[in-house]
Amino acid sequence: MISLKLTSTSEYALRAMSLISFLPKSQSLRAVAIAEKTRVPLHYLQKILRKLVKAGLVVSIKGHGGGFRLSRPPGRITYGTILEAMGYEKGLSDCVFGWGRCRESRPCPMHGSWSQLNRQFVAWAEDTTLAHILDYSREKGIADY
Amino acid sequence: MISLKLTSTSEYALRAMSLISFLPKSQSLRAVAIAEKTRVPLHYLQKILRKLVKAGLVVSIKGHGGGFRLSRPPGRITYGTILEAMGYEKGLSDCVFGWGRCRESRPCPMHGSWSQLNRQFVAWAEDTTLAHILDYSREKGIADY
DNA sequence: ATTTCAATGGACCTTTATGTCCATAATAGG
DNA sequence: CCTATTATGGACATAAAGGTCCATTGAAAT
Repeated sequence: MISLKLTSTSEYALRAMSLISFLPKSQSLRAVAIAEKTRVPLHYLQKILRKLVKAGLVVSIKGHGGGFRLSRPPGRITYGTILEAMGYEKGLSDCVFGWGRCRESRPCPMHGSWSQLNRQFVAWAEDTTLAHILDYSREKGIADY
Repeated sequence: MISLKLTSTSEYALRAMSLISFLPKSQSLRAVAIAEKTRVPLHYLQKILRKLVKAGLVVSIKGHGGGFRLSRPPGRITYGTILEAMGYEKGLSDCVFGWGRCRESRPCPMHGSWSQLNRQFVAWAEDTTLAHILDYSREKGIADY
């Protein structure tokens, strides 16, 4: 059975951000704890967290009692922002055929089917936020990831 | 702007199959010609074509006047089949969190949003065939890729 | 039959993604 | 002011994806 697959890095980032979004206001979580809960390799997770910090999605606190927390309310962090922080936009062609100009006016043979799927992906990435996870979890009785 | 991205290999395969599907019945096209038209690196394309042959999606004819043609009508070749021939199902988890058991009954925090997107992808892969490309192209006045 | 053409298979290389490690820097708490 | 603690940065290692090359095989045309 075929299924959509993101890069490991992106998946890891989504997992980590999900977990962090469950934290009570102004509480932080250490990288080690995040790695354990999300089952992401610790040392690699550290790299990912650094990217998230650089992208301004999470804030890091050093020293005793430190860790990571969201930089802004979960409702203002979209999946797309997280993917972008992982460098997801690399292949910026929105045309499978690699045509520089692939528009409604001069479409490639796959334009119709592809752009339809792509629109759904973009909508998912831009409209869904971490708040969605919290709402969904509350609804389903999932307390803390 | 974020956009959905397949692996290069998969994109190349889709391009090649599209082009081949434009061929008149029982006519074939050489790898070199396919490479030129699709702008896929020749030697890499050859590898991809071999996979497509092995998967039974195209038929190869050796020697003078040889090349590649579809093994069955375009309406019976889905995008999903092509992706699978490229080994796309590798990461067979349909759960971003990597949960072995991620079902409606015991969902991960992202299950709601993710499975919705995934369903759209699966529908695209399984319901769209190469015939769609031909119909679309005829409609748009694209004659031959 | 011979020649020429085109796919095949596999070896090999390069780049990117993934993953590991550790020495350093910063900070909170005692 | 120490000290334990935690993030940071970069070096390094391994795996996977992407890409190249060519000697071999099979078939078609003359």
